[in-house]
Amino acid sequence: MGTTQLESVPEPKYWHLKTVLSDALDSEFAVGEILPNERDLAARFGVARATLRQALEQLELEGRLQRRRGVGTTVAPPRMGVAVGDAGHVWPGAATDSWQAVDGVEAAPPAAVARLLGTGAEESVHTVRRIRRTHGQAVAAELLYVPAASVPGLAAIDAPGGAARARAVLRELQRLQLEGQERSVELGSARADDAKQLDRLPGSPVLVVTTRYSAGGGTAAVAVATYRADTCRLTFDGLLAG
Amino acid sequence: MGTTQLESVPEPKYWHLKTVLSDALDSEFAVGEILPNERDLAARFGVARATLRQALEQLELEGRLQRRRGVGTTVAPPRMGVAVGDAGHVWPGAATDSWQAVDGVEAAPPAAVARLLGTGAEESVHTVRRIRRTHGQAVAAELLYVPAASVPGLAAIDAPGGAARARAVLRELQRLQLEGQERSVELGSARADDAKQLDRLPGSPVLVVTTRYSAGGGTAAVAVATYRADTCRLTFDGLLAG
DNA sequence: AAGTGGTCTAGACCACACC
DNA sequence: GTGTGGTCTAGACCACTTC
Repeated sequence: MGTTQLESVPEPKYWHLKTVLSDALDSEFAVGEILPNERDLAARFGVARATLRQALEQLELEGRLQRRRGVGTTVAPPRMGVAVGDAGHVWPGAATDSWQAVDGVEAAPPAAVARLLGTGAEESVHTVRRIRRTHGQAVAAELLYVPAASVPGLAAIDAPGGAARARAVLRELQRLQLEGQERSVELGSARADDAKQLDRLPGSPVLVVTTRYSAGGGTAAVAVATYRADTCRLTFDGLLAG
Repeated sequence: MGTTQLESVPEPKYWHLKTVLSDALDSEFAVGEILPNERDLAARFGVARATLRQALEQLELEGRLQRRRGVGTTVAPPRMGVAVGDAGHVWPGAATDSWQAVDGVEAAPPAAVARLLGTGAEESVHTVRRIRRTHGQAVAAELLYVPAASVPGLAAIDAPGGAARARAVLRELQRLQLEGQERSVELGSARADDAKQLDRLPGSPVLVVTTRYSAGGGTAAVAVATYRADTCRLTFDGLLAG
C-alpha cells in the first residue's frame, strides 16, 4: 500500500518508440521526405539499433514508411486502392484490365492449385505470368493456371512460349461463358521470383488473392495474385446498386 | 572467365532455414505438435537464436506455426476460411451472422472514419464493438460507427451503454434500406485493445476490412473489422450465378 | 570510397504459463 | 521454481546505391 499508481505495465520500448515516430511522421515530415539513418535515430532515442529497427519494421508493415537498402528510409504516401473486385465480372485478360502478360509456359501447377482445378497431381496446365502496374509502379504479380481443356482452340496456335503465348491463352479464355468467381485473400510472404518483379526483398509481406473462375459447370482457371502489402489497399466494388 | 558457375547469390541464413523448417513441417510434424524450443533449435542448426527467430517469424506470418509465450511453438492447422463477402447483402447484426455485440458507446470516431462517414471532425457517433467467433476461437474484432442520423429511433431507447445498447443500435440499423456496400482490405498491426480480444500480442499482423454501408443516398455506417492474419483466409462469395 | 539498410552474433533479462 | 517465447544490447560484417 502507499505506492501511488505509477508503475503500470512495462510497455515494450519498440512499441513506445513506434507511437512516438508515428506522431512525428504526422506532424513533422512530408511524404517522400528522408528520415535520419537508423544509427543516428537509435542514438537519438537512446536504444540499440535492433530495437529501433523493430519499430521501423512495424511502421513499414503499416505502410507508413518505405525502406530501401543503400538509399534510406522515406515517408510513404498513403496506400493506393487497387480494385480486385469484379469490375464487370470478366475473365482475366479483358481489354480493360491493367495487367500485362509477361510469359506463358506449360507446367505442372503447385499441389494446392491442382486441387482447386480438379486436375491430376502431375497434369501440366497453361501457366501465364502477368504483372499489374498502377501509376507506373508494379503492385502485383500473378500466376494464372488454365487447364488445356478450358482452351481447346489453343493447340492450333502453338506459340513457342513467352508473352505471345500468354496472350494467346488469355484470348482463348474470353470465348468461354463466365459463370462465377470465388475469391479469397490471405497474408503471405513474397517468393523470390515475385519479390524481384515487385521490387521488394524476398519474404516481404504480400496479400495473396486466389481466384477460381467457373465455366461450364467446373473450374476453368485459377489465378494466384500477389499484391504488395505495404503499398496496396485492395478494394471490392459496391455489390448492390451503387 | 574460367570460374565455374558456383558462387551464386549468398542466400540469407534465415531464408534457407525457413525452407528447411518448412519442409520438415510438411514431412515430420503433425498439426498441433510442439516443436523443440528456440534455444535448442538454434543450437541444432548452428545459428544464433535471433536468426532462428527470424525464420520462425516468417513461418508464423504464413500461418504455418503458432507461438505462445510461456508455452511453446506448435504446428498450426490450415487457415480457416471466413466469409466477409456479402452473404445476403445484409446489415451487420442480422440474425444469421456470427458476430457478438460486446459494447456500445457514443464517441468521436477516428479522423479517417469521420471522413468516410462525412460527419464533422468532432461529431460523436454510436460506436459498437463486436467480436466474431468461429469454431470457438475469436477471429476478428470490429468497431462499427453509426451516426445518430442513421438511427433516429434510438433516442427513445436510451440504453445506458454496454452490450444492450450495442444491440439496440444494430436493431435500429435493420430498419434502413441497404443500398450497397464498399469494402477494402489492407494489412495492419493489431492495436492493444484488439490484440487483447484476439488473444494476440499488440502489433501482430492483422487484415483490416473496412466496409462502408450506403443507405438513403449517403453513408449510413462504417465498419472497421480486424481479422487475425495468422489464422484467417478471407473469402468472398461467388458473385454471379453460383 | 562513403553511406545506407540487411544480416548475424552471443550474450542478458523480462513476462508468462505450468507445475 | 522451471521452462517457454518476447525484448534488448553492443557490437560486426555484408549488399547495395550513390557520388
